[in-house]
Amino acid sequence: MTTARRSDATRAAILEAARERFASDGYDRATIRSIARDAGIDPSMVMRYYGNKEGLFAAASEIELNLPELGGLPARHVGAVLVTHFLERWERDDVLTGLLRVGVTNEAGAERMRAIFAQQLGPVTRGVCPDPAEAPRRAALVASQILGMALTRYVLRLPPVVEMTPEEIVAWLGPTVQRYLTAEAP
Amino acid sequence: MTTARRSDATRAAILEAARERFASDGYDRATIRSIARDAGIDPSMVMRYYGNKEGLFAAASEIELNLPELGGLPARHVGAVLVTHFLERWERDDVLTGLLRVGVTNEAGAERMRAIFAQQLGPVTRGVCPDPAEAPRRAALVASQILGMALTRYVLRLPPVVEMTPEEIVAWLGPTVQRYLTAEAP
DNA sequence: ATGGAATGTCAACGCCCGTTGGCCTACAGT
DNA sequence: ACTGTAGGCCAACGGGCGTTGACATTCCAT
Repeated sequence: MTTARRSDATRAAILEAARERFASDGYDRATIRSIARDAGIDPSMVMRYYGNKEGLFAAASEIELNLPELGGLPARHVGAVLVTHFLERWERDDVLTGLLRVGVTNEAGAERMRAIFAQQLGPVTRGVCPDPAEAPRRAALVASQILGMALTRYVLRLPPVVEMTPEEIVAWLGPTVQRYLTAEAP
Repeated sequence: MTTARRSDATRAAILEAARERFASDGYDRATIRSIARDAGIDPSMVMRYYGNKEGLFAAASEIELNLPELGGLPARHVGAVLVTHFLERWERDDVLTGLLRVGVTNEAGAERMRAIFAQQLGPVTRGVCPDPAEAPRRAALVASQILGMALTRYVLRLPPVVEMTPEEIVAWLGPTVQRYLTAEAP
């Protein structure tokens, strides 16, 4: 294991400031200078520890969705469970919002987003959909609805979406996700 | 009426170049200089005709969704019709993709997006959903799925979504939109 | 034909960016 | 106690940006 470094606190401060700035400003407007200011250090420290701006973003956008195992629960609940989980994940911190913002304007961000959904959402769907060969497609359909909700609620802030309670969102979106996962292919 | 100006061709060239750049690069990376280069004129002409970068974006993002009237057709087809229409609209040109890109990183873009969906999608839903008072919420749910599809297909380019044919997308998303519009509130 | 407005070019401005390299400072291993 | 090294700051660089104002050209109404 790697031993603790004296600079660990600084590294963490940079990473936290970076996540917030990327989330609220997007890749271009989140400047290294502003991130350094938030972290209370010099911009050159960012370069020293993360190489360059792309490296910083790569480090700041490492994400674990921590999706639940869907295998053990009644098949007709997986939609609601999945929507609930994503909603909580999105409300807890703004890393995912940041990733969404950056994924839209930056190819590295888009690639990161593709990887996360392929590696973390894909496997979970494999166990619950009728034909495993169709798992990627069904996961992508789920992603389209989940990300659309995140986009309209946390980024574009369409008023009717913002005003809905989490319970209402689960009630509306749960059956949709459910159908994308388990229904016969149309 | 305003008479034709000698500079109309230049104005149009600027607008077309701006739409393409905003669509492919987003607001920040779409520079006035690159737009002027594409249009074959000097950057200062952009300032003369559109005031500043924000004015140029406002002019470049005027959009007519041209949504069909849903009142006249069988209630159980409105979902498929709506999805088909949006899909065609999105494939025809990249103005909507551009608006989506800009709406994510730029507050003016987000406001434009909110206005378009409120003014153009809202009224259409009013005629087909059970309780007119719920029309905005149902329109927003529809927007969440439609925009999520656009996001994953045209911006993030999730491979399984890109590979789907328009017919397959309509078959999967049509019932979802249908339910958001016409089903009983859960 | 001519004066003036419309159209367009050119060079420059001030600003902020990512990034670099040099220089102090303070700690840790010996 | 001494020294090497990691941590940190500072000043500067080259470059691209949005924007501006002075100047040249073209066209049209008179």
